[in-house]
Order: sequence, then C-alpha cells, then structure tokens
Amino acid sequence: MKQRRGPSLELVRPGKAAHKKGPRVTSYDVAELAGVSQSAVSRCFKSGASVSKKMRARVMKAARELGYQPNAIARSLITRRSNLVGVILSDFTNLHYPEVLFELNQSFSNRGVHIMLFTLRRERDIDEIIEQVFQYRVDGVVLAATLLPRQIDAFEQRHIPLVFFNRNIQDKPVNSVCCDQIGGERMLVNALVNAGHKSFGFIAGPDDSLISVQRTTGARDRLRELGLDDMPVFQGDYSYESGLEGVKKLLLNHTPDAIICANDVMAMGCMDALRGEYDMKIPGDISVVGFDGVAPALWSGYDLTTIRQPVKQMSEAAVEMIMARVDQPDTPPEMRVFSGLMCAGGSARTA
Amino acid sequence: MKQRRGPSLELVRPGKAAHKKGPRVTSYDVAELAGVSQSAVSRCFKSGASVSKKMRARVMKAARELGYQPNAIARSLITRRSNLVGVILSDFTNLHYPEVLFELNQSFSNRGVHIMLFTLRRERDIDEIIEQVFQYRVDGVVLAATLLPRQIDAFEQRHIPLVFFNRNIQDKPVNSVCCDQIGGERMLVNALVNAGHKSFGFIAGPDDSLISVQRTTGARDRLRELGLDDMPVFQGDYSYESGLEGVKKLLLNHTPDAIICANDVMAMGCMDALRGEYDMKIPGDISVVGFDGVAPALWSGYDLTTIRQPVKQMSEAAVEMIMARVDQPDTPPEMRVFSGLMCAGGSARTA
DNA sequence: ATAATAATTGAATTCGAAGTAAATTATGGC
DNA sequence: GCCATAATTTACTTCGAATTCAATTATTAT
Repeated sequence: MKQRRGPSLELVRPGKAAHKKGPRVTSYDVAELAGVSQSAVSRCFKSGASVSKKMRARVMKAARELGYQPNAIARSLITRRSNLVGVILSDFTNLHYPEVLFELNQSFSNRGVHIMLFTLRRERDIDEIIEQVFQYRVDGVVLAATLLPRQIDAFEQRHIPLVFFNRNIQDKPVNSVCCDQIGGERMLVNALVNAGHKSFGFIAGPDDSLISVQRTTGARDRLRELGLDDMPVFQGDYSYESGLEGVKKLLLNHTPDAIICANDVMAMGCMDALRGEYDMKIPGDISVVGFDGVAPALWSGYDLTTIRQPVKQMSEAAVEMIMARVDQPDTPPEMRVFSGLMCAGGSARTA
Repeated sequence: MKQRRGPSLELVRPGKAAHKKGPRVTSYDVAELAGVSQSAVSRCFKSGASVSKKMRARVMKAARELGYQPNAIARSLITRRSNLVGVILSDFTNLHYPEVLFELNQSFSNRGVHIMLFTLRRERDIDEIIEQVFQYRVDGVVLAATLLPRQIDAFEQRHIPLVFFNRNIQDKPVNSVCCDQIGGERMLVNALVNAGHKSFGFIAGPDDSLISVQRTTGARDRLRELGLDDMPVFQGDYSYESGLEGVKKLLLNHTPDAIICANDVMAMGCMDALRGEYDMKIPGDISVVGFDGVAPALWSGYDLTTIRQPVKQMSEAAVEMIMARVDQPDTPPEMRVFSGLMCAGGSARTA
C-alpha cells in the first residue's frame, strides 16, 4: 500500500481558506485525506458510478471523519438540476391549501426533491415571485394561483415544467391537475334535490376565482336542468366571515331550504350563523353543503356534507407530471381531472 | 462610440452550448450583447456597486432583451449565501403550524430570503432531513421539532444559525422563540378558578412533547398553589380524535366542571364530544379551554376560551434571530418568550 | 504468459456569477 | 495642458462538484 505523496500534493488548491468564513469541508478535502482524486470522491457519492469497493470504503471513511456533505448548490450548478421545485400558493388562509402543501411535500420528498415556498400577499405580486422562482433555477413549479398568458410563456421559454393545481387555463395547453368542480356540485345538487329541497341559496367565492365560477355554474346549471328556480348568489371571499355575512344577505328576502357554499370554510361560517343568529336547526330547518373536505368540516361539530377533494392523489399526480417533464421535456401537456368524494354528513338532508 | 470587436470576441466561452439543454441566458451573453465585460453585468445587478449610468442602461437593456435573470445558484456558490432557510416542521396536521409557516414565510420574504420546507413523517427521520438541510447550504434553520444534543452540535460545527420554535432546549445555549406555555396555563386556571370551578380534568399531548409537558405542569402547579385537588390527566396526541377520546376517559369516574386541553384541536374534539355524546351544555354544565388560538377555535361555533400565541410576532422574532446570526455569527444565543393573549370565549365561565 | 478487453482512476474542464487587483478613463486642481 | 486622484471597467480567479477523456489497472481469453 504505497503512499502517493505526489498526486495528493497537487490536490491542494491555491487560495484555499482565502475567503471569509471558517473552513468548509469539500470534496477536495475528502480526496486529500483519502489519498485519491476529487473525481473519485464525486463518483463515490453518485449511485450508478464505477467505483471499486476498496475505493468507496476509503472515501466514505474519510468523508465520515471530516463530516463531509456534498454541496447541493455546486452540484446543481454543473448538473443543471436543482432538485428544487417552487410551490406558489395564493390563498394560504383557506384551510385547504396547507393540506395541499403538505401532500405535495410528501410526494416530492419521496423523489428527493425539495419545495421552495412562495405565497402571494396580493395577486399582483406574482411577477416578482416568478422572477425569484426563475433565479433559483427550480426544476419545476406547482401553481395554485392564476397566471396570465405572457407569464405562462415565460415559463415555456425557459422550459420550466409547470403544473396548475385546480385552475384550468383556457386557450393554452398546459399541465393541470383539477378536482371536478362541476361534477362535484352536480352530485351535491342531485342529493339535495332528491331529498326534496326546492329552494336554494348560493354563497360564492371571489368572482375572479375560476374555481368559484365553476362551482357556481355547476350548481346553477344542474338546478336549471332539474327545472328548479334560479338561486340567489351571494359573493363572498372564501373566508369564514363571508359565510356569516352570506347567510344574512340570503335570508333577507326569502328562506331557502338549502344553502350551497363554494367552500367548506364559508359553509362553516354559514352554519354558525344559522344556528347562532337565526336559531335554525341544521338540517331540520335548512341544509348546508360545502366543498373541499377540510378537516374541521368533517368533525362532528359541523359534520358538513361536502365534496372532499382527493388531495393526496391530486398532489401525487401533480408531482408525477412535473417529474415526467423534467426527465422528458417534450412530454405533452395533460389535464388530469379527479372526481371529488361526496361526504354525506349531518348538515344536509340527502337521499 | 467605437465598437470593440476585439474584447467581445474573447468573451465567447469555449464549449458553450456543449451541454444538454437548450441555451440558457448567462451574464456572458448579456455582456456580449451589451459589448461590456461579464464583471460589468454582474455589478449592474448588485445594488451598491460602482457603475456609470450609461453602462447600467446598456446592460439592463441587453438583459431585458435576452430575458436574463441572474442565476441564484451560481451566486450562492461564490458568495456562500444561499438566501435559503430551512423550516423543519414535525406536526403539520396541527392547524397551528400552517399559520406559523405562513408568518415565517412573510417575514423571511421581506428580507429576500426563501423557505425550503421540510416535514417530518416520523420523528426519527430527522437525521436524514438534517443531512439534506446541510447539503443545500441553507443560511439558517427554524425548527419546530426537537433535536438531540449531538444534532445541535452538528449545526454549530457548521455555523448554521438555528432557532427553535416553541421548544426550549435544556443544557445547551441555543436560540429559541417561545410562547409562555406555563404563564398561559396559569392565566387560564386563574380565570376558571375565579369563576368558581373546583374540579378539573386535563387532556394532554404526547408525553415526549415538551410543550405538552409544560402546559400540563403549568396548569397542575397553579391548581396546587390554589389548594385544589389534583386533576386527572388523559394523554392524547394533539389530534381532534384524541380530544373526543379524552372526554370519554375523563368522564368515566368523575365529572369535572372544567376540562383544560393542551391545544385547541383537542379542545374542539372535547367540545364536540361533550355536546354530541353527553348532551352537556357548554359552559353551563362544563367549561372547556384550549391553547394556541387557531382560527376555527375562534369561530362562533366553538368560541373557545384559549391562549392565542402571538404567531406573527414570534415568527418575526425567529427571523430576526436567524438574520442577526447570519450577519454577525458571534451573536450570543437568546431565548425570547412571548406571552400569549387570553381569549375569553363562550366555552368557559370565566371571571 | 500474452494479447485483448473491461473496469477503475485521475487531470483538466465546466457550470455562472462575484470578487480582486490591475488597467483604463474621468475629474479636479493649478 | 499636465499631473494627481477618483471613478469605472476589465481580465482573471474563485466557489465545489460533476463530467470527459485519456491513462492505468484488473480480467479474461487464448
């Protein structure tokens, strides 16, 4: 086992500790200690590389002694793969999104990919956020927010895989994963009508929310098909408070026997208002249904009849689509629509 | 305005488009188009740099034309600053943590720092997560999870600023931001006792949760000081279900006139069980209090009496501490304890 | 044992921006 | 207009790991 002084000397880089901070352990340090080349160290940390086990053992021992961890930043630079994805969420206050984030994180981390989180304070911050996303050379982006065509183009030009979460974009072929909003509302309406409900009220989300628009028209169209009267619509903003407010507005003129809410949070506000301020029995006097299937809605306190989005499957699908594009950039855009699961709770009379 | 063909030719790098992917725009491309050096481009994108306005204008124009965005990965490599921080969360199902994450993200992004999210499936995954955090050379880490001394040491050796969120570590000086769990419980107990409650029950979190231990002893000690009987403790796991279960166990033998829960989610489970399965009036027959101040607990359906953690201030403090250490590595560890805000709701008789 | 082949290993280069020091240009004073 | 000083600008090097290709070593076939 002859020592190789020569080569190992050449490994000492010129201005090593020249910079500011304390000594960081690099692959050169490991190489020097193990008496091998830097390339060898690099190869030892790559799975399918050609390394003898003697070499691997020596390098790993040295690495362990020095507490070496390969620098993912440097690796990203040369491989052009950051193993980072951006997740852009517009509405973090809606209880639904933390769940989405959690599931996305699970799915990505199973593939060794990490999430950089971006939240939008105001919708118009999006351009700034997009710039930052670009700067970090993320491998892909999952968006639960809306983009303008020119913004989508920017992603395409840079070949950054993009998946929209619950927003389908018109006039542009893009990847998206959606819950079938319309189908979900139709299920709810069918169940309500079958149980004898005749008069409806609707509490919607913001009018610039495509999800809300879809849920609203989904319900309205089905009611029309069934020959029922048009329902009054109150426009809320997905918040609990707007659920409370919606009830007050809807009960001003007439008394529906069912209120359909564009999401669970408003539905819960709605229920609290009906019980607390109108002393109505749910579902005896009135039925309430929501959409999303967030945890508190399923608790026995609310026991909300709702459409539960298959968040786990949707997240997994989004991740699959991103990764497919990363590995195979010419994968064509696809739209995957998942049916929600009807959860018949005690908040509505259903048949 | 003479053209400088010579120098700009030398800027063409040898094996430019040799790699795999399509052409990415780099500072060299911008330099070439603007007819300046790469250094100049770099300086134009740095705030306090010495650049003539003529130069800046020319470079910016070229950059805009090419859609150039500086590569944050390459920048991180040379500056040794990633502007990334890791946030490690152990229990994402607790509604409290999404709020923490959101506030942390707000505070960090105000400082141009981005969050890499890590969640723990099982507590023992922590070592693996730590490795990944190290690999990305994050500038700091916020932890809402527990660490062993050896793990803390690893962070110190690498000079990675660390802040614990609601976990105070014994026997080691570390940065932490906490809500005063003990003080909070004392406030609750005082209010309950002042209103005449005499017999208590407690629903705790997991016994390896320091927060739960502190909240439990905080309540118990105050009860003892006030000369009241020791309270039975049911050990839950912070989940809604364990709140339900806790009620069943606590009501088996005796009937307390107040149940204290180690967090809001269990308190809500507790309330639902009392109302739904025991048909008890809250707060007429029994009082319930929680801890955290999560959104649903403050809704009128529950209107829970609880201690609201000042999440925004705590997050801002955590961020400040991280950034202080980044800029000034020898900043001594500090522990910042924030008092919670007592929210007297309708779930408890209080005075 | 020897040639032919396969498996390892290493030197040098690359990713893209930033810092350093030297060179150039602009400004000021007289 | 000329020298001194300040302000810009450039060439070159650096950060740390991966990769290419040539060199070396180990295996196999003959």
